[in-house]
Amino acid sequence: MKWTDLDENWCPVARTLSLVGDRWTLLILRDCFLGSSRFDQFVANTGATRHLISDRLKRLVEAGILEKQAYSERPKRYEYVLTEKGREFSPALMAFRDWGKKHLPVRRTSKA
Amino acid sequence: MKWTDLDENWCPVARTLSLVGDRWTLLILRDCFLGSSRFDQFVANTGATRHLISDRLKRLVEAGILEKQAYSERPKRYEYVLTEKGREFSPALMAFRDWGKKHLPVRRTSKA
DNA sequence: TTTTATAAGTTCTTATTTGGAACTTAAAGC
DNA sequence: GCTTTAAGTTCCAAATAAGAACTTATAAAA
Repeated sequence: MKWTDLDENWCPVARTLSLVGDRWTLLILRDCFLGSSRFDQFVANTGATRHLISDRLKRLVEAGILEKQAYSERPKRYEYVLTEKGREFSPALMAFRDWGKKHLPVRRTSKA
Repeated sequence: MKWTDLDENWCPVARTLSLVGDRWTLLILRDCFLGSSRFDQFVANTGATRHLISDRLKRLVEAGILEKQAYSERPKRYEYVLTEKGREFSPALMAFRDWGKKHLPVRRTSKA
């Protein structure tokens, strides 16, 4: 079964996962909530390849979760900002954060 | 960067994603919350391949999110049930459900 | 006036993961 | 015996991801 076939699934959890349920998308959204908005920030902060970031940003914009906004005319440069639809995803990320804090403590001293 | 390297990331969201942030794992957990516990149920309800279900169940058990319990001695048969750690994941799934209900309504008449 | 730097991607090749179907094992029921 | 059920495993082809280098447009420095 192809993953994208879940987008019309009866279950709203499945539909949500068809959009953001891959490995990097939620990490990009986390980054947005922490204040990132530019391509290279996403690359640096998530650790994903440029290719992946490029692809995932496209999907997120297409889905109306992020919006591409020009922040420089010459050269043309864009940044990605959360839409209302995207901002409403915060409860999910907070739930992930809380669960991780409680159940997956870091063992060794974490470095930045 | 390998995905599993996120397990010691400073960010609790990233650590959580290193465990459940792939395409099928959250769908298996959703199924558990809806009452599934057996291999073939997961296969039927998620649409993932047997191979994937097998792999993801192993990871979830290893992580202490699910527990393997024998429900038949001869032949030996096991089912998978949520641990307390697993049950505490429900706020995240509910957040996904709510977001999906609001922002990803199904277009056509859904079947089953 | 070449050289360097910055930002946002794209392209290329190789490696890893996934999909789909068939096969296995163990026992029960007909 | 033959079929069915449950829980996996195995195999190969196809899709996806990793990593590094390259591109485009412009500004700033040497």
